[in-house]
Amino acid sequence: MDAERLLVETGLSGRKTAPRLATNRIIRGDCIEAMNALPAGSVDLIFADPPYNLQLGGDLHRPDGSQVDAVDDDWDKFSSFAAYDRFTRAWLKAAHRLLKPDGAIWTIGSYHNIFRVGAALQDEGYWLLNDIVWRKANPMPNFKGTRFTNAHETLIWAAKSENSRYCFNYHAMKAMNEDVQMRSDWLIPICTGNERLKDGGAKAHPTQKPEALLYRILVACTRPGDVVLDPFFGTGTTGAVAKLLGRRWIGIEREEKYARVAEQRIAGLLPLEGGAIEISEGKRAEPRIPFGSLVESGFVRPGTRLWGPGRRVGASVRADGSLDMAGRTGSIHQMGAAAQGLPSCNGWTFWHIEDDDGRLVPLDARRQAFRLTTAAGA
Amino acid sequence: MDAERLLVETGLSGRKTAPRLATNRIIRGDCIEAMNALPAGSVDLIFADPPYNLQLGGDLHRPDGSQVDAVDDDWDKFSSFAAYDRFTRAWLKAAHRLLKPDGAIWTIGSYHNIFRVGAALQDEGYWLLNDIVWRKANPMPNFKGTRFTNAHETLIWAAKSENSRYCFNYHAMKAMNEDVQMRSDWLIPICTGNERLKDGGAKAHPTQKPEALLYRILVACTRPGDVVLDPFFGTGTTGAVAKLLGRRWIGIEREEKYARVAEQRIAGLLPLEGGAIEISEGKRAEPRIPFGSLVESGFVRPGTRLWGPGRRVGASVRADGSLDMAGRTGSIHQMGAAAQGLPSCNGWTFWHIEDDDGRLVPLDARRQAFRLTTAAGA
DNA sequence: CCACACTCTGAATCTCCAA
DNA sequence: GTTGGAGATTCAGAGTGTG
Repeated sequence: MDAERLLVETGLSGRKTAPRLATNRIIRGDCIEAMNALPAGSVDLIFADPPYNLQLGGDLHRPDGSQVDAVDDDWDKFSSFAAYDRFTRAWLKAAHRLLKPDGAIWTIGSYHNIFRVGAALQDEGYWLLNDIVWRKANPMPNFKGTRFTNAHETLIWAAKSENSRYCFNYHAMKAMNEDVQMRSDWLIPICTGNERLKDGGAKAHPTQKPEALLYRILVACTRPGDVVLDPFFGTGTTGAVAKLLGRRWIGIEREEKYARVAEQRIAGLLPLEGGAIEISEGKRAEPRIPFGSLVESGFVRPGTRLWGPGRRVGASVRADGSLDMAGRTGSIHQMGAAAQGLPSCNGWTFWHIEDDDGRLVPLDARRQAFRLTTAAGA
Repeated sequence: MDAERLLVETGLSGRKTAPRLATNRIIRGDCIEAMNALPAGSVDLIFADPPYNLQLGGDLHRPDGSQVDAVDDDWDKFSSFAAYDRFTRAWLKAAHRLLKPDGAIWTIGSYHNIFRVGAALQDEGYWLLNDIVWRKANPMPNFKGTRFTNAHETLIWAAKSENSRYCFNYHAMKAMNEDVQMRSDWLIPICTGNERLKDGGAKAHPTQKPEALLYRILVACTRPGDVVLDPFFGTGTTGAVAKLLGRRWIGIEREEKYARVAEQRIAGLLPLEGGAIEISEGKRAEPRIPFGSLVESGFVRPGTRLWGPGRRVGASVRADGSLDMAGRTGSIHQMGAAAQGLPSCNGWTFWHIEDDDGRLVPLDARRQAFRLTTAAGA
């Protein structure tokens, strides 16, 4: 096994730093303490489903880990929101430290908490990429008829920083959506039926998320072998889908009963086999090939005539791979742009070449043929 | 007409105080100063479309080389999140003072600003009721393939306080949505075509909102005669729809060029007549493409006369998409059934509408046209 | 007059690598 | 850090023109 292969299989490919990290496990305990105990810059993607602060009670924790008591009439709104903000900023800061430079985070929430989470993300230095609307195909109605049916939840996708070269599998998303760009509104049913985990007859967790939601997120924003962390693991939907898709995962969960259910759930799963997790790649994933390589390899001979659409413009290939268009010279891209009066141009698709039957074929076809022959040799 | 009915139609129902207030006018100037000069507790509903603080980078070109006309106006530039927050909290505070005790506010924004606006609303004492997703039927694509198509904007609906008995015309919303509860995700086309105001050939305002959006909001959350204030009036969509629906309005606008366009626009409008703006008291029917969508989008105007086969029965379209047939009201299906003495009826095929030449065309043809423009409606 | 082709545009945080 | 060149990238709707 060569070094390149080893790097890929250990998930170190394409990442600047990758400290040793035990993955595919659940860490019991407070998520802020647990994250601070993990090595900085070690995680590719974080998915977080934090408490929604529905009535400012329940499972809300202060930054020091102590539990906030249930709704208390003595608390005014400001101090309650302030407590939620402190908690939010603390876990977002710990998450930020954990991410690799090109890492990213997804969070989910409702109108009760998502505005505070979104503002905190911006304040902590994350760079927002999209807000995504999960449109519930089967939401719970508003029984009293006092408001609109609350039929969606909001997700926020953010990179670690403005300069992060985050992972986005654009072509995979497009393929999943009938070959049109995936939009920011996703129609997905809520988690019901067999997918809904039971614990002694009752539902195991009150807010279990559908696997379809995590599936789309992980296909869109991770590569095989990436490390995915979920600091509010619950019953482990993130881990289940990560395992299915051949991603490594770490879950943090404070409640033993949830952790136990999650462990059983994930242990019983089998990952998709081999090629099943492959996704559509675009041209960006292909190795770059200078036009000059085709010339020096004889795929395109110097002096060959190239034509724009409808033969309205023509140019001649020179020995160094540049073009001569009526006396002006430059790259295939520069001359394509000049021919159209545009600021830029993809010369591979603009220029055409005559095949043996005199038909015009895009230059890009020659590049593809060149790739196939060189790949076979390598 | 009984007292209750009179109160509803004059907009005095359920309102504690109603100071004298000059309405149906545009105030030129800074919205915070202008709001502070108006009497406290005098406004029923505020609709606010504040600057989004987009933070755009360089030029953006479409794949065909054309340049996107960016929102680069000075009014959208802020030096920092902190500066934007100060601005936001200042106008929200002034708006809060203006509202009647049972008043409410709607704001709109994108992921660039909406989280800060939402958090500020909570901090200023407003009580969030819903977040609403405006799903754009025809959004601008992501030309570089770097993110999900940004296909929606977010609105927040909030009452002045937790104790406000805010106005929500539940049955009108249900009637507008084929007698199922209106959800929190709304599919509405962006503002284009004849509706898009021009000023010397160019678009008059870079971010003009569709009337269908304001139509739904005002039908849902106001009564005839209510005072609606828009502190970022722009080209006056709020005022135009308010006038159409028989609501009083106040617009505040800093830029003279926008105010002038808005003034002309609203002056040229006629309000809907009498019964057309009455909203449904509620009843029953069945789902699919909501007839109300055709009404709010302008495919069928309120007040339009519908005819049964051979013109043996007639009915008038009301503002919420229900019909008035000789005093009896209900959905297109209910009224079709009633007209024939049958238990049920497909209103789409029973009712006909006059085309420009006076010929009767089935309502279903309009639905088909609507489907084509909104891409399936679902 | 109809069918079809072509053009224009919209609140957008819109590339990546080597030198 | 910056700069410059290679080269990848779009959907729906409305308006206009042509045969």
